[in-house]
Amino acid sequence: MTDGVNWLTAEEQHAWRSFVRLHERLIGRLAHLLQTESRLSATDYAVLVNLTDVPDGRRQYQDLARALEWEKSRMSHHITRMIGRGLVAREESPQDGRAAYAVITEAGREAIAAAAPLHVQAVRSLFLDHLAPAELRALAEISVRVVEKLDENDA
Amino acid sequence: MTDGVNWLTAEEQHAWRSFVRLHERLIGRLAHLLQTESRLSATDYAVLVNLTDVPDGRRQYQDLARALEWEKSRMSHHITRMIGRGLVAREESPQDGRAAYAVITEAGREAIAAAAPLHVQAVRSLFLDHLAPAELRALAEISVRVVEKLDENDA
DNA sequence: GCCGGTCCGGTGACACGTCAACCAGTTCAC
DNA sequence: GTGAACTGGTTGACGTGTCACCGGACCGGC
Repeated sequence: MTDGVNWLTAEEQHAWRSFVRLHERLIGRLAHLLQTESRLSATDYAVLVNLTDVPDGRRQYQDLARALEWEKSRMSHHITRMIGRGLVAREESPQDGRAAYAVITEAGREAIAAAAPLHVQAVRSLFLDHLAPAELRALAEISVRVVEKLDENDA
Repeated sequence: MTDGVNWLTAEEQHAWRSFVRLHERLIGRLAHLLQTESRLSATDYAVLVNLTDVPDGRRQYQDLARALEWEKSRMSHHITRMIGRGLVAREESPQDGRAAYAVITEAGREAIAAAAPLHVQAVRSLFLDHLAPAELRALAEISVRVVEKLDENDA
């Protein structure tokens, strides 16, 4: 465990750990806020956003899964739970016997309408407000670049 | 849903989403690598690192929990699972009848010795290698600053 | 038509984290 | 000392994500 490995320097380790910690804290806080204030999990929120983005509030499971980069199984489980909470409904396709659609319900629309301002406000006050515009741009650039590398890497 | 809320600009939204996506992907990849190559979850790894940091490989639950910023309940559950996998053992304290200690086992030492080089290499090739030194410093600085703000915020 | 491959989604088992409640040991005021 | 408050850890229920596997629907060549 001591030879031939290019261990992280103190600086690298510090940067890496801080970065990971930031994300954990931030996401944790946001999720907790959303949950307690709006009875929505972060994932519920993400699904509902994707449904309200489209005029009739209806999207195929697989389409949603691609947009959120989720596995189909995860989507199936999660939509099932959201149906239980009354946030969405399930519809089948007359064209393709395999396809399933998720449609946002009235309750779903109300939930996201209530949650969205809180969420945006939290993203601002917990994160964006503490970054200078140049930092934000740099961060976006870095994020995009690294994600691209990750994509190349598994292709 | 359209009035009085300071919605995110396209730039802000892009930065925020890219940032979140980066983390999800990165952490997901690392966890998956660790799991398939070393039979360790990312959390197992974190616990074992904290145990090998100390000379006799023994630390009190609560001590570990503070170091990792975990809830005590999470620590209890997770150590229980790690005991099942033979990575650590549980010991009680003669001094304090409430205290419990986790001690790394030989199998635990072997597991982390095998995993650590892979993990470090992955952090490099998936993340650090794509950042210029100045970017890394900037990222660390931002991370530390925002985490501090989060801390202030819940105090 | 039919048959193999692919696609869409569902299912069950499991690992994980959180929450709330709980219990036993310790501490401290009095 | 005794009782109340606190501390360290455990437990069970629940929501969640992953994995491996299944089953039905579609599509291509023949």
